[in-house]
Amino acid sequence: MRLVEETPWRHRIEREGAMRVPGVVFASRALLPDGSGDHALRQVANVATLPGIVAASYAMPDVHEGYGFPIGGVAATDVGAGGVVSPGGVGFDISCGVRLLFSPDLALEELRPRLARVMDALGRQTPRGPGPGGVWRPRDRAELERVLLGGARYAVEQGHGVARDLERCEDRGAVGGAAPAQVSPHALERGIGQLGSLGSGNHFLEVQVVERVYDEHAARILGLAAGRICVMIHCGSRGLGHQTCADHVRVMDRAMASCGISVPDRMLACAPVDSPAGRDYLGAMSAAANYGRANRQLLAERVRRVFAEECPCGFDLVYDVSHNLAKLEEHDVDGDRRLLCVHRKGATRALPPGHPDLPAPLAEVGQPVLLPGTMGTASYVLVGVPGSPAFSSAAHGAGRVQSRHAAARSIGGRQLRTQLEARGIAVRGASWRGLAEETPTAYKDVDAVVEVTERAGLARKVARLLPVGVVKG
DNA sequence: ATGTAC
Repeated sequence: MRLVEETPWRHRIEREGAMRVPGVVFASRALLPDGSGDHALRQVANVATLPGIVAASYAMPDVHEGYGFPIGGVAATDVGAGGVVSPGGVGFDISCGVRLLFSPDLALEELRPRLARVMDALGRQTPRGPGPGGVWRPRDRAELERVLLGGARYAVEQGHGVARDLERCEDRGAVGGAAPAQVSPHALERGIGQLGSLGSGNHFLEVQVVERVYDEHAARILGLAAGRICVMIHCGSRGLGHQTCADHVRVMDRAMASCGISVPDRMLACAPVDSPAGRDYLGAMSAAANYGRANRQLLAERVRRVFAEECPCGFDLVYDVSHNLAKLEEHDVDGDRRLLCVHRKGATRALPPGHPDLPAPLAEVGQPVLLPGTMGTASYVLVGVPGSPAFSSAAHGAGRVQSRHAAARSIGGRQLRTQLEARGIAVRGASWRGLAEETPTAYKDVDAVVEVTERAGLARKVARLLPVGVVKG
């Protein structure tokens, strides 16, 4: 594999073998995965072999190894030219994403004296960890299917939120084309008892303070101001999304040969978008995505209730965005308008200012990009920029550099909590082991990731947020 | 990511 440094923020993997397009990695040398133990760059090259892929197989600055596709990968296929959709290009946690709430009323100094009580209440009232439990259980199978069709919109219709929330949700709260019938009974069983829960792994709910604003005008439009409190929620579609991915990977793995498709890695199982298996997956994926959207809406409502009880103040939704999804979008390809299936796995959509899919208030500044760091480091709010490469996409987080196993070997959960609390960050975990696996040292430097994101022209900074308290999944 | 396993 030949890697060429095009600029200090962009590397190219030369086309070779079965690759249909080159690989393009938006990373500085320091942020490139180190080939030993991390096969992310090999995965970028593997993705470049997919039928119908256009332009390049892209990787964001936070790229690291994933299942088949790298996490931090973006790949678009031409639907009209036999382009494929691959569940591995979305990931197991379908529509995993980030939601940011902002309180215009609450400054850090007002929260500080009540922080321990607020964190205790958030800890008690946020279902998390593996297994069942959620803030709201659908009455029956039929109501779960309404969640799969309506996403955050259905949650709001049921009284869990306000209409304005939906203006600040990607897709206004629900992805179109959801086909609950393509979600297996097994996936539905797993999902019915987990709606409104964080899950585990890198999922969290964090109380943050706006430490710095880079663009006052954009911050004002997004509804952010320095010194005030935010709550960031990172979670996905739990067992329902996971089961949906597994079900459709299996179907596609079996169907590939009969479609005449061969891929260098079984985990890249795929089918043409315009085929029964492709359509079935996209319908199931959209349904699971709406479960994820409803999940974040319900958790946000729980946050509002906890604050109303413990530290009265209101929270407005800044934005809710997925970073694990495939979308059918129109883009210019070699001067032609084409319908593409854009896979973003651990990558955030980052629409530029003026894009027709943005609600009016946001059209002026571009789509918010929510980029969480780690428990002990900053998170960022960015916005999309004109002329962005990679089909208007940006990084989604800091990006792992250490395996969960290695992270847990490096520090104990109790010790990590003590360290964070000494720095004024309240911690409410789910398990000591899970906490240790998420130690900030297991991740890339989020400030460097954001710097490269901006230099590479993927998005630009609006605000930097610092952690005050974290509820870990 | 995940009732960390078909």
